[in-house]
Amino acid sequence: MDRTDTSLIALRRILRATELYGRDLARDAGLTAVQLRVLQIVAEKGHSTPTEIATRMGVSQATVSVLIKKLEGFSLLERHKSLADRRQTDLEITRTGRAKVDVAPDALQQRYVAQFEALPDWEQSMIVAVLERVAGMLDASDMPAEPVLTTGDILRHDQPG
Amino acid sequence: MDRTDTSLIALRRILRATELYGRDLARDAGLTAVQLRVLQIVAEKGHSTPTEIATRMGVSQATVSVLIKKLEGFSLLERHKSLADRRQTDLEITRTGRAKVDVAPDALQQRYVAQFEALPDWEQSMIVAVLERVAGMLDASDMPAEPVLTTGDILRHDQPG
DNA sequence: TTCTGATAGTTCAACATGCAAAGTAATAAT
DNA sequence: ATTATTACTTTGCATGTTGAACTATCAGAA
Repeated sequence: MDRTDTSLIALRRILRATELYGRDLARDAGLTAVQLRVLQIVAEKGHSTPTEIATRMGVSQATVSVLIKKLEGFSLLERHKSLADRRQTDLEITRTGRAKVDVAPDALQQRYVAQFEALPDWEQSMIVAVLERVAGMLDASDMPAEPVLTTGDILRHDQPG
Repeated sequence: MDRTDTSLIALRRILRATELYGRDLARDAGLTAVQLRVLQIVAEKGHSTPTEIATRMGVSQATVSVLIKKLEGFSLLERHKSLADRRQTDLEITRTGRAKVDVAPDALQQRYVAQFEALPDWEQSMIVAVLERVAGMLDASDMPAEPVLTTGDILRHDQPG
């Protein structure tokens, strides 16, 4: 097997592991992966808008609208009319929503961070260089990098809400 | 920004670019991303089974069964009883199905392969080593501490002797 | 002011995805 | 022969996704 195949397989393992593990984490929180992702985006800054979420997730506004409705029904988010521009809906995460996000941290964070930080210095540097190289190869369009969630305590409460 | 954040951002760029671009490619072929993925798996060897597809994709057999039915309806796949074990269904890709896969190649393939193969030998080796390392960090549930990479691994990878 | 066009968001119909549970059929084990 | 296991399908139900149609708001032009 040549190196091209080997690297493709490794990439697919990364994609698959992240997807499957993300599903598990969401289920632990009593949410679906997509719902949790919406909540995480709002949680980053504590507030957001449907348009921002749609852009970040790569889905339509219509889709986001439905998801938000659901999360609002769970009392994890609140909708308010924006004062600056009354067309906009300002989304705010609730205390309950914040708790969910803390309980079900980002899949990559949970699996990756601890291991990465345990690596020797030179290896961390190498990984960063390669990942950025590969990311550049894949996302031709220069998109703004997503901000990183701040890592809180990683706790596991296997309790649906 | 520290290296942990940098590497997480790069990883997310990889995940996002692959997902969004995969959706676009599938739509160009008149299929959904999931349907195309099934077709690609069958196309690899020209045939497959529902169980293999379910395992590879990380979904249940029931889900695969529905997808296959759909693809069969489009005349992209054919179902045959396996002769060796009549419980098994042997899936064969049709000429039409093969054409679809050729037109809408794998998202990673299309964006990644040409660029990867243009890289110098040492950089290809480095990428392979890092991607496998990261994949191992993400997809191993038991995590039996694979030996840490050494420069020797990189240099010796894919070399004679 | 009023008109026009653009923007932000929602709703609805229709279809896709995903799974558990129940069922069929064939094989393996005893 | 009987039982258990394996491979797969079907069905019912919840969720995800979008385009199209709609409301509301804003921004600019006449």
